[in-house]
Amino acid sequence: MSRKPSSLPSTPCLSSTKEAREDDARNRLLQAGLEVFAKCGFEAASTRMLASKAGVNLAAIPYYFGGKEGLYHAVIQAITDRIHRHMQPAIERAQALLEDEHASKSEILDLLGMMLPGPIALFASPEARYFGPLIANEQQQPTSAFPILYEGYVRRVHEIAARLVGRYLDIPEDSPEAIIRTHAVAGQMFVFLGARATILRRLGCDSFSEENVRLIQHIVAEQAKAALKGSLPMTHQARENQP
Amino acid sequence: MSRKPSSLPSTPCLSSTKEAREDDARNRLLQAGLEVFAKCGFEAASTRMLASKAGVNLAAIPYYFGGKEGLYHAVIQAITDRIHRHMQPAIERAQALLEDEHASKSEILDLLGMMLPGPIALFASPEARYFGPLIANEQQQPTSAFPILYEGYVRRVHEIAARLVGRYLDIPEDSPEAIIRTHAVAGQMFVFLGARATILRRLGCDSFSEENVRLIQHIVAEQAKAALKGSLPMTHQARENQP
DNA sequence: GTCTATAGTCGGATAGAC
DNA sequence: GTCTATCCGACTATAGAC
Repeated sequence: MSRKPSSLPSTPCLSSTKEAREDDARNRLLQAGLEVFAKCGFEAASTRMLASKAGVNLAAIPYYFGGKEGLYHAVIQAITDRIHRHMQPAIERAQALLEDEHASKSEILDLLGMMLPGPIALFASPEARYFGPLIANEQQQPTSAFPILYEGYVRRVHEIAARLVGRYLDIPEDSPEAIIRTHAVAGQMFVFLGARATILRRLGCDSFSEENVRLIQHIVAEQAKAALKGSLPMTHQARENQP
Repeated sequence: MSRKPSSLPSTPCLSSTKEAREDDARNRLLQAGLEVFAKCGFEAASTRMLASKAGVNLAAIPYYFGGKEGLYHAVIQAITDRIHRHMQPAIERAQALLEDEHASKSEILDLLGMMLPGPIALFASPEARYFGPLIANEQQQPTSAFPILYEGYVRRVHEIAARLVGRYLDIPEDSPEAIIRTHAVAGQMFVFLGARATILRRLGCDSFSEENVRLIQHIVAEQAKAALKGSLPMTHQARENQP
């Protein structure tokens, strides 16, 4: 009763790229780390838990990752890569639009609205069910792994979003106002990740149904656009389709 | 070098009510628990840290609270009481308005807008600088202490807010749509608590200045109202001042 | 009520066989 | 590369003096 991988049922391999396909100890530890660190947090996760969940020997953790912390960093790096890959198309679309001097306000607003359902779908997907706790923990008690997340995708995404907001509202993209407005808008999405326990209890369920996810995507996109549109100076709201 | 309370400088006593005024071991442990659990999380906080930060003996934790977990529960109970007290006036105002059959939509919207700056001020206050991590951790990895928070104020506040949103949008207050819309709106506030590390890095500072807090309060209230107003069916938006 | 001293457990990392 | 066995430090809780 020592060799079985016990319980690694559904979740697909995190790094599904070409080369890293083997079901070896290293990958099994990465997957187990994702689950265990998400469920317990870094401190409460013990190397014994990690090894037994992965179905590998305890000594494999220092061997492959230099220790528990090294495994944690590798897990954070893996989810950062995954999210970055998921966001890249939207980032490129936004960059293209921002280079267009003649983009209309309504085009900018629509693009901002379209940037929200993607992350919601990702974070609600089974593949990503462990991302939330890991990200939220790094927000509250940033560790040495926080820069991996921040430089990996957070900074890029927020800067692009703030540029769009700045363009839409005719304010400098790096002003506190643009940054705060962008954050507030993003908060309409983020709260479903960050206040997960409360919303699920309010909805009376244990996890988000597909129907709930669609509803959240629709409502967040709608309200996000409305929030910014309503923040336009009055004179702009009438002629919103001007560049 | 064993008796000094070492570092309990500024933060005022958590339970400033009449009777509990003594600077005794029990209160010092509560305050230290607030700080240490917030900074490290439950698991990483050791009884040695807690006792030395409080300037009391290690054995005082089992003595007064039955153990580390009991101290944690007491800390969560204390912040729940604090937040509940802070929210009570707004809750009562909302209840009064909801009992008024003739309240206009714009009155309801204004009240919703007014419910947001309060919590923002509280969570940004020095007194409450440790609330965020504790609350966020319970959202991500709810422990046996989560019901203390949820039943203590979260449920009440969210139900009231959802009733206001439902009234404003003419949808049932307990429908998924009302619950999700309410959550998304609240997210514009919550994100400043839950994604603290990111927003501070974007703003280029270590903590929120008073000016930032005022800006956040203004923007969140404005965007929250706009988000809901923009979600009204078109036909309503013209005659918004009708009941 | 507060202390010291210690019991008993579990943590992460390592040594060294295979 | 993978295993077993073990070290050693840190943890929480308790016993019992004062």
